[in-house]
Amino acid sequence: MAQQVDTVRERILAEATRLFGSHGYAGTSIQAIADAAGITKPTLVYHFGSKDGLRRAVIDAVMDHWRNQVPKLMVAASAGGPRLDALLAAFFDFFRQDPDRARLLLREVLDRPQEFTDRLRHGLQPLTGLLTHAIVVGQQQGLLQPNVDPEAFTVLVISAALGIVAVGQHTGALVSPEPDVAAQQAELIRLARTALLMPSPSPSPGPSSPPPPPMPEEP
Amino acid sequence: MAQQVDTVRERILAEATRLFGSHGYAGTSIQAIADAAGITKPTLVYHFGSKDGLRRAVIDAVMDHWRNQVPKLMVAASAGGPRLDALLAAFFDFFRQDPDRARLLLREVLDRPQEFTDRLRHGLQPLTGLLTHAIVVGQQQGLLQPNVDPEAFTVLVISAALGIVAVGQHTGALVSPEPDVAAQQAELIRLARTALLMPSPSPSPGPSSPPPPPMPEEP
DNA sequence: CCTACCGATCGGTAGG
DNA sequence: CCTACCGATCGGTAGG
Repeated sequence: MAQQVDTVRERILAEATRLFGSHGYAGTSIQAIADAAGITKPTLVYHFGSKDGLRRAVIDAVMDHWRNQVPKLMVAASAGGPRLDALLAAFFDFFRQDPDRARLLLREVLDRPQEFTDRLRHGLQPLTGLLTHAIVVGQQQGLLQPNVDPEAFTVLVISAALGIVAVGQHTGALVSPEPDVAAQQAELIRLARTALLMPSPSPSPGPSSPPPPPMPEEP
Repeated sequence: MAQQVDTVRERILAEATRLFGSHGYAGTSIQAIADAAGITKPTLVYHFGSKDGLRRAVIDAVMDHWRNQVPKLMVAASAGGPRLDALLAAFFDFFRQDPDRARLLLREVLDRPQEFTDRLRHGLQPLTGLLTHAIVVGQQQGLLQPNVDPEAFTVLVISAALGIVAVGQHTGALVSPEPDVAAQQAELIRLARTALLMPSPSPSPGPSSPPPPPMPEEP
């Protein structure tokens, strides 16, 4: 196996992810990235060809990271029957590990919507398609509410989750001097549950942890 | 009354809003704004002191616009009993008139979170405080679900609405080749309704338009 | 509200 | 992977 870290290339990518995420592409000079990575500017250009080449490499790395991790994550969260709560919570915990990646993606949508559409659609369609299909199946089985719009629901929940991770701490300041990102996360999960699952027919919920109905398995 | 439009200052503000919204602050030169407004660069600087002065003036204008319009909007949407649906739909229609303002605000949160926290909190607290308070009252009256987190719910729905307006067309591309922003809007309203209001006790919904329960009036 | 101009920084190259 | 350097553009000023 290749060694884990700290090649020059990887250091550049790490610093670029952090700086592009917090200050944006146009707001970050390659000089600043080179300084942060402890190299000179021409060295950076040597490795990535141009500033735009570095940007594309950063996005590729983020996409690869997600494409590698998300399936593992879904399997882990689905152990013992896939639960909507566990799946969403696992997603959150995963993204919250580095909000820089979330901010980076949000910025790309704002800065280059056309490229985002063309590029990330192919990369994420398999994932989102799986989710929307699972909703359709669940509806056919009578487990999920029939008036859910599968595609709109999927993009809404993913976007909201990404937004919470990227800027939830700051948007939370709109309602509280001490914003609670975890509360936003919990509330989104509650919203998603309540608006997706059929109303539980049990008139009296259990005292400790009411068992959430399972998500349908994909065929 | 002052005349409606087309002073040089207003043209600069309009073009800056559009360009900052689509390319970001760092990604927009004052030269580009001056060109779009049909003036020279020193003229722009004469009017706003500096690029940062222009940025602050643009944000002030957006905030003023919202502060002026939102109360009218709430009154209009509340005519004949405030309904959650009507209120949310009115908000959407309002913001969708110019997504540039939504993108601008989203970018400010990303670029200058500290300033956003310090500055916009005071400007929007009255509005959000009103909403959270209305939720608390509704819960006490038994009209709203007791497990709603009023603050988290408010910031979540506002953020999601803003996100849909700003980039919904592009994030929608993740699930569909022809993104439907209206469907995302409708789904968010459904999510908010379903997760906020008490489950309707009527076992058979009316055929045409089931009357939505009213939002509680503020005291 | 404009012409003319400035120092600083930008992304990138030559050459080793 | 670095030193030395380039033309272009940046935000901003002088002066009228």
